[in-house]
Amino acid sequence: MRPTKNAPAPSAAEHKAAILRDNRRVTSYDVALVAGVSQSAVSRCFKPGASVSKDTFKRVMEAASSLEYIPNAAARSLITRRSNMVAVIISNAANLFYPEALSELSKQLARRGKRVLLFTLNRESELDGVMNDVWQYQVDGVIAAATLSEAQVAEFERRRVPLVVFNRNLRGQAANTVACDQYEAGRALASRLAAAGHRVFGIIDGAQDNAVASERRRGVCERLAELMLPEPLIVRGNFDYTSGKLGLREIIARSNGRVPDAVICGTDVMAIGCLDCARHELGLNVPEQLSVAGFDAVEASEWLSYNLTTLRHPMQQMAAAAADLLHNLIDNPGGAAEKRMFAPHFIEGATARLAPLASVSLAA
Amino acid sequence: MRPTKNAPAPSAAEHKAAILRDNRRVTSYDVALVAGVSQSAVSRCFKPGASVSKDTFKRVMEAASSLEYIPNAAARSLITRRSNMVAVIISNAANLFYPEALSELSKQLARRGKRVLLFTLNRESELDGVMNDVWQYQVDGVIAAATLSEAQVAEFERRRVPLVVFNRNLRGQAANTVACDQYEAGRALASRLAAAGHRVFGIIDGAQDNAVASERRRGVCERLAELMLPEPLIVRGNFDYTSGKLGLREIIARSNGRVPDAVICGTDVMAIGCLDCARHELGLNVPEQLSVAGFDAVEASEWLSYNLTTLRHPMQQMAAAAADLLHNLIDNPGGAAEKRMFAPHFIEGATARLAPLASVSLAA
DNA sequence: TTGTAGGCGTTATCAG
DNA sequence: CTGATAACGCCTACAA
Repeated sequence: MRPTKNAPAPSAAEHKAAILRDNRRVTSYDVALVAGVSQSAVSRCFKPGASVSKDTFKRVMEAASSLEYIPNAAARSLITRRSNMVAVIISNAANLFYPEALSELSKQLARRGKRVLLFTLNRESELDGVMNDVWQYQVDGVIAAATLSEAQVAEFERRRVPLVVFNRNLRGQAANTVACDQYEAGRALASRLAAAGHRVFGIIDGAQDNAVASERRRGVCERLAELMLPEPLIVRGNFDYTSGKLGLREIIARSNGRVPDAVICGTDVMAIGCLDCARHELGLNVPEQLSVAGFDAVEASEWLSYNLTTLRHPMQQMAAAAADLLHNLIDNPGGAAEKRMFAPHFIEGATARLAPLASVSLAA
Repeated sequence: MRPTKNAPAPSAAEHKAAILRDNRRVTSYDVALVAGVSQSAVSRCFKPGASVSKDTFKRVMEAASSLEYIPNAAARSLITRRSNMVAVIISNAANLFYPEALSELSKQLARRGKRVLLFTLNRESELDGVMNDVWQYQVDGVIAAATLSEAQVAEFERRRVPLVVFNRNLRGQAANTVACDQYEAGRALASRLAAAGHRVFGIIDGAQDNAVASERRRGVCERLAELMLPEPLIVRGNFDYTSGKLGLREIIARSNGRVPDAVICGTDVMAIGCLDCARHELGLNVPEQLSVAGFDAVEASEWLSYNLTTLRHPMQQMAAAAADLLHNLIDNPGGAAEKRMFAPHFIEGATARLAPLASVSLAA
């Protein structure tokens, strides 16, 4: 089906009819035929900054638009080794809690000419299976909001696929990273609450295998230990509202009915559940009788009904940083791993008592 | 770089080293060379249901795994005309409000062997530009959560790219559709509230060009008109919490300080903003002094602090239906357009008075 | 069952 | 600036 040298250039319309009849796709050869130039000339016209004469360019573009020709990215990527696709690996849970992460990543990457190929995980343990899929698609790079093993990171290196680990700090691993220091966030929150005189703490932890929540818990616990405060009672949650509600009930039940001074929840959504349970089910005054705090500063945490004490996780900045970092890695592979860490920002809110009790300050 | 016929089969290890040195990718030729078979034999081993002998299969798989060979999807798609990618076009706003849509679409499509290539819109008017990108990637189909013009739908047909319009009912257009009847939802809500004796309505509408919100508004308004109730006061919102708060203030201000009987908000998030404003800023009792209702039944609408009167939008079922419909269209193109419409489900909640006032019922 | 050979649609190289 | 020609990595008749 290559254009015959000696045949006259057909009109765009009749050539298009022929293509339709043969059930073919419109290719650069078709455009070349109609425009009366070589196929390579067509190719050059679609490459920014290539050297083509004004006249050729015009004829090619006319032919292309009348045939509705669009270059085939699969064919292009075969030879350029650039697919202009970036894989984003994220758990469904994370996407539900931080939809702005994916939105922002997509927006930032699109700005850099890359599209997001989405790989969602039901559990992080599915990561291995998903990685095998990722390789097939010849993505230019990967942003993974998941906890990778050393072996997994090593495979990225072997395959020379640029990787940015997002929202996870892989301890001791030399992987490019954009994250927020969750451990410090935990410590900061514990410090503030302890300074206000809270002594008996409960923690509603995240799901079992989640690294973000466990870093936060670790930060809280280590800081409390440093301050010689009693060990907090930890119950497991699974990030959702209901587990926040149930978590508070469990903490109280396991404390023989005593309400702790403060409950720290692994995420805002659980904190909101905890708060609603305290106020609406148990009739507790927050923060007078119980302080409740979370992490993330999701939108709902600012709503008037909650006004939650929490730590902001600068998701949008992080997404922008990840897109930027990955983009650099793609253009400029190799080099030492870069870690861009963001500091969490404390939001006072109104669900935790942050000043020492009057009786305590009188002692000064 | 094709394997030389007469050369002895190299060991996997040394061949791999050679590949690494040349900075090439591992191809099926490499596997063939190590396994001592032809390239086509390798190809067949990776095609389910092809005819290969047990022995060949084993040798190929061994060679493949020791070389860490993975087929190149771009090359495959070039010849099979299947990329196993599906484009999902969704506005950032929609993704932020209904993250479960994208999560569920991704999950359902993955189950069918397709991956989501994500195209996010900042405004629906960007659709045209994005479509041009979509064509390049040779996706097998498109799920578009956007309002398409007739010309745009026509282009899908011309290019023979299967299209499912998601969460939009394109009136009078023969496009495959999965949606929830927003107009009916509006009517249903208006009916319930009117039956309970509400007479003075305010509406906080969605953003200007949004079809979902305007269908809802149309449903409400037409039903109120049928019931001979006064025309509602409509103010514009932009879907977020703040615009719900401001919307209520604007309604009251434009009513010379009078609070309406009920405010219907285009989405739950705005309804929550409206509710918080009513309770916490204006000190109104809801639903005694004011009824507030929304649409969607997002997660937060169920939280104890809100317990919103709303209409459930079965997002997950819709996503599953869209994935299913698109998958069928890909395997089986052509045919009449199919519309799968879902009925909204009324959620009573506690923010709207749904029974007639006692004094009114006495009149009977 | 296996190998040969041609093609998918593009970009890159290199003479003219 | 332009046009041949050779890749890119794989699939698929077709012949053996």
